[in-house]
Amino acid sequence: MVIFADTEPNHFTFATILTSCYGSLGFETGRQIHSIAIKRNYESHMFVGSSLLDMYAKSGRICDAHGVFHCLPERDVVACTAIISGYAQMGLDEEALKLFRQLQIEGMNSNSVTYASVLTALSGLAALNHGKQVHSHVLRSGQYSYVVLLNSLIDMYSKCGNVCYARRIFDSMPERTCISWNAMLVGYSKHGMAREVLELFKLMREENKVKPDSITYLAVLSGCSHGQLEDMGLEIFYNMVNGKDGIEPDIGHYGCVVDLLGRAGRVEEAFDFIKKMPFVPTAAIWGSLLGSCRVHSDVEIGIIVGQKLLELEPENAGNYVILSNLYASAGKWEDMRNIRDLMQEKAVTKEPGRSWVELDQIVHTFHASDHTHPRREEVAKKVKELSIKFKEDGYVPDLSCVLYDVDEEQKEKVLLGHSEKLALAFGLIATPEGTTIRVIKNLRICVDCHSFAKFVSRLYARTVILRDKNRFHNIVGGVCSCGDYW
DNA sequence: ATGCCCAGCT
Repeated sequence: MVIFADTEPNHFTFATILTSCYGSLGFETGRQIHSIAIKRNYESHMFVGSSLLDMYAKSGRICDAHGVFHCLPERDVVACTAIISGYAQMGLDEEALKLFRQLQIEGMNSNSVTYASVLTALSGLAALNHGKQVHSHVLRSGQYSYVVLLNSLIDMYSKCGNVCYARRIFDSMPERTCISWNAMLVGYSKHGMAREVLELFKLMREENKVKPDSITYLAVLSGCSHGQLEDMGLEIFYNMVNGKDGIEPDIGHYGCVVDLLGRAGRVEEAFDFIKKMPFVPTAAIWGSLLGSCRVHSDVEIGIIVGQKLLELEPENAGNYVILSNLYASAGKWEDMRNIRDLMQEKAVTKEPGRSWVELDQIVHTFHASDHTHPRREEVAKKVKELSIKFKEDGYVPDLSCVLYDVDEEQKEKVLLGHSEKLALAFGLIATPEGTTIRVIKNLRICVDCHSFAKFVSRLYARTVILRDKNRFHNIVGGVCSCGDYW
């Protein structure tokens, strides 16, 4: 700001300074510069406009960004890209895609940065068909060998469930950055392909062109965790601790190890590990351990951890539910009732579950007990029909997945309304026999829906690819790639 | 002036 006192800034000065507002100077400074720009009539200059837009987008002020966007006298690639990437970076993937398509119709030119931004949004949506379309645009644009774009494509294909295609792109690259390796490793990790993770990591070190970074290690450790190779994961982690790899583990890597041990049923070891680690454990780390206590029915540690979590994040309803179930399984009914009362008092409702299916470039979204989809009645009828059919074949609804204090019959009704069952049923109705059904869910899938999906795959001979918040479930003939371990 | 990868909990 001092610079402005004695020099006459031009629009380049504004643009340059605005760029550092997100990083070091902060949003308030950015807003002040905006008002100075208005006074000097620089606001409508393309460079200043795009920088302002980006500053607002990166500060999470998407409305302000929109305001600037609409005041621009013309919309060039940079301004369009800045606002699309603003949406994508805030996780507003649907909005980013919508805007991209609209601007395309209006004749926007796209460059490699635009494609990279929209591919990020498509990864989030798991919108494979849109992704393929952008891929073909990229091929026609003449930028198909640009490493940043190829990295985005690897990420998009693997997060859209097509990890083989991601690998094909990876293999075809003339040169790779650390991000290329990381994107591929994360892809394998999310698909539970631990062996491939380790093989690729080995290749990376043998090739020795690119040094692994801290994210590489996160990907490898989480890959071991998802793929049940906990001893390999531990070995890699202790090599980091001993300084063999030149990357010092941060709290994230410690969190991965807690998860690794906990999932493998080594709950007590995980508990000790937390107590000894050189970081103050976060709620997320305790939450991960609590999840393991639930899966492996470790009531004793679970109750200790659950109590800690209630202090750390009293607003999180999930913790109350797990803790009350743990008390119930220990026969401590009064404690259980106390927890339920406390939950009524303090917890806020959790993010609503949502699942979607992409069909002919249209994203069909379902909410729990959906009342909005045009074919909701047909879909609800199908779910009911499926549950009857599956029960004859051994499906037993897992009522412990229901959080409310209601009777059993109602619990089952709630279960059948879960968004992923609706999406699965819709997939069955709306796609030809034998085709793969791809469902994406915004939260983690529950045990009951997981089992339901396995029945769909077996009794209807469908491959079901289900992506939840954390990973992929590739279900063929009633068997899931996660090994029922997630 | 705009861009790629990020564990676990929610």
